[in-house]
Amino acid sequence: MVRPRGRQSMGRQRIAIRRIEAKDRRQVTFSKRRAGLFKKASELSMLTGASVAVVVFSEAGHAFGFGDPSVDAVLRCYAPVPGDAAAPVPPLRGAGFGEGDDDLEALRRAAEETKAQVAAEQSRMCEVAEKIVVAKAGRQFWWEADVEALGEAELPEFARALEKLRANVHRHANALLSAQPPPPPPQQQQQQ
Amino acid sequence: MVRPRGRQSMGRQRIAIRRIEAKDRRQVTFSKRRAGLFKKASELSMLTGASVAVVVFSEAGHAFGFGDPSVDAVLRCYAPVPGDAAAPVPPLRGAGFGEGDDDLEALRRAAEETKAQVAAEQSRMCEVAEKIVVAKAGRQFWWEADVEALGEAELPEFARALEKLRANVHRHANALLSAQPPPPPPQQQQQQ
DNA sequence: TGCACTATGTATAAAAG
DNA sequence: TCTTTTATACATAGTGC
Repeated sequence: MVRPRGRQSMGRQRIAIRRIEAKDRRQVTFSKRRAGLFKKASELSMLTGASVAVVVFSEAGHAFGFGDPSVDAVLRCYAPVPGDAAAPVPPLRGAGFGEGDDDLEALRRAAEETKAQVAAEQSRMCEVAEKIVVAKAGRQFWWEADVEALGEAELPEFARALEKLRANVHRHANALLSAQPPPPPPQQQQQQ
Repeated sequence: MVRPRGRQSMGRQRIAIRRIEAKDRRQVTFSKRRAGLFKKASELSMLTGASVAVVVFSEAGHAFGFGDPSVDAVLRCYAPVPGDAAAPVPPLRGAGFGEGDDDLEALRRAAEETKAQVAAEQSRMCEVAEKIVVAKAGRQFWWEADVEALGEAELPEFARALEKLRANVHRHANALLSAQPPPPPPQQQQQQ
C-alpha cells in the first residue's frame, strides 16, 4: 500500500444547493443522493418505528421508491378515501430486525426500488400529466408566487427577515398538528 | 464565553440501527431525523431537478410530508390516471432563485412541510374537512393565512383525485408484483 | 419543552483505478 | 462508465440551558 505523498483528492467540496448544470455530475449526484435518501428513510423507520414512504422521479422520468412497510401501504394511509373509510391505519410497522441486517436491509431497499421502477414504467409520462393538473389548478403555489414577486433586489433584505421567520414557521407548523382546531362535528377520526 | 476545561459533550455516539427502546430518545431522534430526511429530499430535488415526495407517519399517528413540487403532485404521478392525462405543459419547476437562497430554501422547505402536514392531516378526515369553510382573513401573517386556506381549498379536489389514485396504485401493485398481498376493495388491514 | 452546542459518525464531491 | 478511495462537508447523539 504505497501512499503517494501529495493529496490524492480534494476531498468533499462544498457545493451550492442549486441545480447542477453539468449533466454528468447532476446524474451522478442524483444516484448518490437518492441512495442516501433511501438509507436515511430506512434508518428513520428502523430507529423510530415510523412508517415512511419516499417516491422519487428523476428528470428522465424514471421512478424510484422506498417504503416501510411498503410505499403503497403508507400511501394508503396518506390517502384514506371517505367511502372506503375504515382505513384505520396501522400501527403496523416493521418488526425488529436483527443485527447483521445490513445486507438484508440493502436487499430490501433494492427490492422496493425495483418494484417502484416497474410500476413507474407505466407511469413514465405521468410527470407531464402531473404538471397539467397542477397548472390547471390555477395559481402557482403561494410561496413561489410570493417569492418571485418580490424581485431579486428585495431578496437580500427579505432573506434576512426570513431567518427569523423560519423559526416561527417551523414552530407554527408543528403547532398546527397538535393545536389544530379539532373537527367541530362530533365525528372523530381515529388516529391511533 | 467561558470554556470549561473538560469535554463539553461526548460528541456524537454511534448507535445501532434498530428500534430505540427509550421512548424519549426515540421521539427526539424521530424529530431530528425527520427534519434531516426532508432536508435531504429538498436538496435532491434542488440539485437534480427530480420530483420528490416523502410521507412519514410517526408511531403516534401524526403525519408529516415533504414534496416538490408537492406531495400530492408526485403521488399523482406515482399512480397515473388513464383518463386524466395528456397535454403539454409549462415547466413550473425549479424556479431560478438568486444566490443567497439559503434562507429562502429553508422557508420553502418549511412551507412545503407545513402545507403537506396540513394536507396530510386533514386528508385523514376529509369528510369533515369538506364541510369546513373557514375564512381566516384575520390572519396577521401571510404564511399562516395561506397555509390554512390552501389546505382547505385543495382538499375536495385532492380527495377526489386520491380516490382514483388509490385504485390505480392497487391495480399496478397487484399486476406488477403478484407478491403483494391482495388488497381487496373492501377494507383490509394487513400487517407488514 | 424546546433550543443550542460540540464532538464525532456519516454522507458524499472529487479524483483515481 | 462504474467502482473505489480520499478528504471534507454535513448530520446528529448526547448534553446543558
